[in-house]
Amino acid sequence: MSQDAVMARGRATAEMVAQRAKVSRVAVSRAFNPHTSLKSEKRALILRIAQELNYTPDRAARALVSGRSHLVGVIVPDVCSHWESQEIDALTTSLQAEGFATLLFKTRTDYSMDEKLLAYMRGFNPDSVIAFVENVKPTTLAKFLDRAVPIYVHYPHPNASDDDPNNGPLHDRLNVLQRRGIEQAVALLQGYGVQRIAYVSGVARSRANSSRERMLRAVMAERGLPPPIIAESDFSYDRAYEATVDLFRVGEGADAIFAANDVGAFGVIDALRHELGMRVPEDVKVVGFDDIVQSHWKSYNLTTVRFDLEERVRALVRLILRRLNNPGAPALQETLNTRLIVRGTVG
Amino acid sequence: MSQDAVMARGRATAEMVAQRAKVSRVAVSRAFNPHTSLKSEKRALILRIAQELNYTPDRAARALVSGRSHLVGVIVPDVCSHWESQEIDALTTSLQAEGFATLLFKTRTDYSMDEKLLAYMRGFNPDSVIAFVENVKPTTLAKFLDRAVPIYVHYPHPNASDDDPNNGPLHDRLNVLQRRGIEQAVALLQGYGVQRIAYVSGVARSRANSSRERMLRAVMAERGLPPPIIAESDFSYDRAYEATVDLFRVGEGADAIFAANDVGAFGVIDALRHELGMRVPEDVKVVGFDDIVQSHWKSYNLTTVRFDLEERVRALVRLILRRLNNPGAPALQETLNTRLIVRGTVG
DNA sequence: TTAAAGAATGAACACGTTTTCACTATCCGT
DNA sequence: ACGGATAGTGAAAACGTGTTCATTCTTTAA
Repeated sequence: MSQDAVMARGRATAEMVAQRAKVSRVAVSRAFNPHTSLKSEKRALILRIAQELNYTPDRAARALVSGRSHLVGVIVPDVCSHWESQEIDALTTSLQAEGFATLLFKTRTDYSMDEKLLAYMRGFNPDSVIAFVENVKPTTLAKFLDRAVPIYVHYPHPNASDDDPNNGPLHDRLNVLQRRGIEQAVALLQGYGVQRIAYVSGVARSRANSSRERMLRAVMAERGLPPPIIAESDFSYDRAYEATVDLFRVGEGADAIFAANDVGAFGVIDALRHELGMRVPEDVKVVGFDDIVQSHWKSYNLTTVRFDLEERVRALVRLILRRLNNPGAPALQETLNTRLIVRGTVG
Repeated sequence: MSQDAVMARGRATAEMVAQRAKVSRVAVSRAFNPHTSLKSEKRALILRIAQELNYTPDRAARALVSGRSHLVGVIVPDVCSHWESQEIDALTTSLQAEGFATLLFKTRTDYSMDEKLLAYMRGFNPDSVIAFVENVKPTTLAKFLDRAVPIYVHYPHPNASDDDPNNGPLHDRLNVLQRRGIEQAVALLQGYGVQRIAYVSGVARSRANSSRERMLRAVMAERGLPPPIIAESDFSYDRAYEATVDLFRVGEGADAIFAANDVGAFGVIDALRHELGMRVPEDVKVVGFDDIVQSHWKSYNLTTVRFDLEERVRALVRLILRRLNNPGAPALQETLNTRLIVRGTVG
């Protein structure tokens, strides 16, 4: 006859727990927030009853008053790109461990900024945002992120000395040092007497792509090699495949091919073997970027510049947490290095 | 001197917009909710001022009173599995178009239910939940989902007639009819005179795996073939690779291999070609499940049973929306068929 | 034993919305 | 011109939590 109050709206509230435990509602709130003073027996009792009633604090209500949603927005152009999906996987794991949840959004595939999406996302009030977006002015971005502080992925210029302690960065940033991995790769290729190196690019406008091309160019020049032949692509398997076919059918060909990412390198390899009838690595050597999980698969067994994903994600999460815990701190930074993973596509 | 009120907490509120537009705060709320009565000029004015102030309704506050968070929780064991990542991609796109956001969580890789994670997720109050979790009793699941209604992915039993209009299902469900695709595949193999067929399995406990194995067994029996040789695996490339090597080194081998999913089929192919020195399809024929994007890559060029992902996701989203708009409706269902995509690994 | 310090506690407020309700202005058909 | 319906409006209540503040209880130091 007496409808249990728990059923009122489908969920137990702090009030119901308090009633059952014969304490105030505030005590229930405190029981769930570790750094508050509450008699330990009372806390235990409340937590036990909460479990009985299957109670969990409502995060929407909590966010409303505390200003912390514990949501991290992630904006990706394409979830199923191998690299992105692996990044999202690692990110979700790390964030979950810290009590945050990943809020996923999809944007245009050209890495341009989508103002409408940002406005939409803003409504969910994420504490922080990780956006795979390029060529956005800090002021434009800041307009859409009120509390959140942007983190830039920074690729130092080839000629810049890596440590410049005089003046810190203007924004929080993650420095990715690509020199080491690329130097190791070029040195390896030179050891095999390679002369003509081609670069199958990523999306032209993206900084990840242009910084790689620039660094490759610089390293090759330092080692006395002619500039790379550029074959335009967009990080995808299909475009890399076509670009490679064109490179040999229309263009001048090459002894070795750098791809802007591993998936692109797969397209390069398949075009060489299955369309052009060439052998890898005997006729043409191939090097990729990223070292995604698929790169060790036997059909490709790719030699590639590792851009350690787990380490990258850990660094990102560190940056986010430090900034969240100390909003006023001066600009933070983390640094990530690269190195060559030698497998079977050079040799 | 007069600090703009907008800066108070970093975000504009409905109150500020109302003040500036010289209307009540309620009018602002109405301006953002289409199905409310508000003079159209007033609505236009409010929306214009809202844009000026960069105002968006706070979804946490909205969720608190309306009981709709517009969040859909997605629980996955592994984001970077190809199939899952493609499903998440399509899901995010569909949900975004309907005004929902994807809340991503990672669980254990054995497809078992993680009560702690469910309790954690519950705090975010998702309107619906899509969980890649198996072997959970409805009552157990319901305990953790107050408003949300679970959707079951249902694989009809081989001997069940597909349409049984007498009694509807007990829960909302998505019926996946695997018979057609599997029959087409087995027929194709029989046409090439194949005798011994092996099945490289997925995670043993998962329904996706056991239903495929059961259906394959039934179809083969109907067609007068001996039961398949079972090689145990777990949907992963590496385990499928090992299982295939064992099948030929330790076991009796096979003329054709069914893999429980495409990624597994890649492992099978690579083991055959690069470890066992056999030719595909000349020596051994291979068939996969899913038809993920990578299956058309030239190194694999896989013949596979398509389990249309985009269609599947559209059906899922339809189910979610229908249930959300009509909580009291009797159990809903959608149906999805499969078909064989013929490429180069059978022939 | 006493004063001071600290821990434990609950009432009231704050967060930013939507919803309900009562009220007024406007429209329609006779 | 009149009654009744309908669109438009704002005050107040509700949603479920964290935080502030004043009060009471307990411990510590002399």
